[in-house]
Amino acid sequence: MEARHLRYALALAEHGHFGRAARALGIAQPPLSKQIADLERETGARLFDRTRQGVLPTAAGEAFLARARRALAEMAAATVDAGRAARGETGRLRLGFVASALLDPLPDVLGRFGRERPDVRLELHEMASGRSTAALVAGDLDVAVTLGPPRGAGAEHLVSVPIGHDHLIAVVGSAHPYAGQASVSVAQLRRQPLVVAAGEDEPAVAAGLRTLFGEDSAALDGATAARDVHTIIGLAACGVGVGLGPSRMLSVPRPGVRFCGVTPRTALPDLVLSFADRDRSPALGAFLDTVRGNCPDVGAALDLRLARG
Amino acid sequence: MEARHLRYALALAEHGHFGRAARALGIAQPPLSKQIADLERETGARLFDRTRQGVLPTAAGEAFLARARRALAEMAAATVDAGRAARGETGRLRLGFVASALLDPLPDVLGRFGRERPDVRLELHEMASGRSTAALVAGDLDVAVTLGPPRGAGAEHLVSVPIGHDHLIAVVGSAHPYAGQASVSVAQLRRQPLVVAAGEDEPAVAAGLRTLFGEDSAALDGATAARDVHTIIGLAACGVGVGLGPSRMLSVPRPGVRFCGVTPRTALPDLVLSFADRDRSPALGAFLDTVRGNCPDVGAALDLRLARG
DNA sequence: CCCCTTCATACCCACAAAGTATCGCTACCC
DNA sequence: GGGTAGCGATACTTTGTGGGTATGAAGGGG
Repeated sequence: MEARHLRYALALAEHGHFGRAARALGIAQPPLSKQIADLERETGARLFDRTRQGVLPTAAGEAFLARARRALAEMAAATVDAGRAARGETGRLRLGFVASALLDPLPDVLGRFGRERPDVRLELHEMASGRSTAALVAGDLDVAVTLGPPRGAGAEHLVSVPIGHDHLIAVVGSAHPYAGQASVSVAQLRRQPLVVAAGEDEPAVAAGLRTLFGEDSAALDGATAARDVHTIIGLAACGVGVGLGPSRMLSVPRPGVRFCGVTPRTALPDLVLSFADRDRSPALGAFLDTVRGNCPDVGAALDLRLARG
Repeated sequence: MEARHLRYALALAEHGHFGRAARALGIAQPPLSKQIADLERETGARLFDRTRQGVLPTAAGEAFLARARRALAEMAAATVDAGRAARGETGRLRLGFVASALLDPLPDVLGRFGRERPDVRLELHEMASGRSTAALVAGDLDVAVTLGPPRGAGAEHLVSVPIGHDHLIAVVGSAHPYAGQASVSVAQLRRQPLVVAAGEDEPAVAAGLRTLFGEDSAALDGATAARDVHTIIGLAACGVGVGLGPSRMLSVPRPGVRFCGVTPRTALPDLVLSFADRDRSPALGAFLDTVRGNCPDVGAALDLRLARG
């Protein structure tokens, strides 16, 4: 049985007349008669009663037509759905990101994307940079925001573009002696208990800290390790110590803490957006479009990377 | 787009390989490639990624395949449903009947039919014989049980067969003087208030009563008119009068009343089953089969009538 | 009673689906 | 690194069938 048979049967039922149904279908009457006859032979049931007053579906015909309508509706929807999926209007986007990205670029981008593509299901997974990279390579994520460019096995097949610069700043409780200082020096930091990001989770940040303190990491050995920036800020607010973290902490207005610069100024790894260029899903394409629209400079860098690859 | 395209796309997705999918479909590989290419051109979206590791559906392909599966399932169900409807296993049967038929032949037949054809929706309409006949002719009923053969416009196109004989009996309250008599005479009836079926609703019964009482219908003029047998029995039980009705009243064991014969014995019109022979629905055919199985003599008469027509 | 309407049948043609042969590409493997 | 095997795409041929035209059969209406 072919879709043609369904279309013909529906037209015949609608017009109640072989001749008129055939004209509506753009074919002659005899082919329509033959197709309907073939259909009735295949189903093994008479589907239409040919009376003088017109052609009426039998009970079997009514049952058949109800299914036929649904079948054709599904077929039409198949094309529509495929188109929407291909344009990235539906589908899902699995995004892995480091917690600090949630402070600055992600709220804008995700808000915009949610408005532009309301039917794309966003799956957000906060995770350390290394896990994001591995998940991208394994195909468990579509796109990731990491600290520093992706490293490790398979990372060479990923496309990545920086989406934010960063440097180290300090955060202290309002009552802390350093509160109110524009910046604190390394010497000052050495005299205080520190709160920093856990080294094994974010080696790139750990590297920045080592750059700041030099090879003498005694100050870092005694530091309290926190899993993410929110914890660092929270611990600093409690007076546990001087928190050290990325400058994008500044975008979290939080009572009870003060931020100060750190001298010398110490660059941290860029926030980097990356994805697997092979089997790029339409939803990912739409997401990249949104990123382009949100920050034109990132878009330009992206185009450059894609053109090179 | 034809069903073939859906079948091919599903086979390709299942096997992940043009050659193997084509073999499973019983065609060569190039035609499959062409049909898939045609489908992708028609939907305007790439549906499959051809990689070395195999052929995998894209996001658009997944969306398409989900719809395709449902469409093909509907098409398969269309054939199945049509067959079931044609065999009278599904559908509906609209039955009109006089109330007295509910006493004797209908409970058996309907019970059996409900067990044999659980998926046929029974629509039962208690109505007077004349209305049943008109509804049959108008196509608003599939089958009817009436008192006497159908009369009136269009009745000649109906097929009918008697399914039960009947004669007049009397019903009185347990305390009534006649209670306990095996039968009552016309003379006895003339001395009592009577309860009879309303004449205009069932003219055939009224004719039987006139036969019993002769042309002197004075006794009937004063009688209480009831719409159905249940009302006659109920009124007799209350002592309103002597009820006169069909002998099938005997099959309703009811406390508080006694039944007696009437002399002379007066035949009532037969219970008659009738239906329109033209556009006989499969459900009606199944119903007639049930009737045949339930009462072989009625079945034989039915076959005779249908063979003649 | 003839004619008109309507669907079915007979026959033909043309197109497209399927078959055959071959090419291009990639990955793999000696 | 070149030969080779596997896979999908392309080119061309064949064939089945969907559709067109002509006509027949049957029933109803003027």
